[in-house]
Amino acid sequence: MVERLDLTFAALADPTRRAMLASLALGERSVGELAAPHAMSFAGAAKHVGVLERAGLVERRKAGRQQLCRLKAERLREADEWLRQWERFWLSTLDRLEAIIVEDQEKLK
Amino acid sequence: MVERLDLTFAALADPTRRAMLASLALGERSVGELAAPHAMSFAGAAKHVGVLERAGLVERRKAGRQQLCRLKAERLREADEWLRQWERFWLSTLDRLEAIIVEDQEKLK
DNA sequence: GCAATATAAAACCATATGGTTGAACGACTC
DNA sequence: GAGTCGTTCAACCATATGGTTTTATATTGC
Repeated sequence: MVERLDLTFAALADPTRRAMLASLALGERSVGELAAPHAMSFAGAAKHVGVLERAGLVERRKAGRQQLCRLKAERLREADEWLRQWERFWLSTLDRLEAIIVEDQEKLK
Repeated sequence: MVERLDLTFAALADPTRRAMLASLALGERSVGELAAPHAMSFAGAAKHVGVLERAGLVERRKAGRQQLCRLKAERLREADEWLRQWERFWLSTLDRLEAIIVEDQEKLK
């Protein structure tokens, strides 16, 4: 699971790959469709698809001469679960912030 | 914000750094305290602290000859918000799984 | 069978990353 | 003032990453 988180977070640390995931959120996409919007060679974009696949975020199936990809959310859920460990920290920070704002408003009265 | 997510996810893609964050969840830690548990040189571990700081996940303050670090959760919250976009995907996957399980149980009756 | 399409695969390049060691520096202790 | 502690910084190394171009391989349509 540790290595899985490594791969997941590393895969998410690139805007091209996050955009590909956003596209896959709308439905299945071929490798070509995933690559098209990005200002780089097809081979370069296809490498990003490979990274997403090795991280377990995407599944491929052959469809004629195309390769259709679809989102696999399980690893995203794992990453989200890990991140939510810290929820209480940002909540408490917001609470403190709110306290300060309320205090300031009191002073204005 | 795009580059911020890059930095955040990249910082999280390493088990040493995630362990350091877990340690910081318990309270302030000096760089030395953060480094100690890890089987690497002090300088190597200090580099990881630097990565966390540049990603905005950690704040430092000087305290005598020590450098005390504390968790800054805001960027973690941003990353979590981004991940939650996909919540419906893993929820629907779990729903389907549950449907299958219920179906199997029906068959056993 | 031939040409075009969709993709994979290989070789290559520049830069980033994760690690090391060793030197330097400011802050305490004596 | 000397030594030690906590830390930074610089130089270095190996490997990974993000990109390129070129070549190869199925698959489809004519």
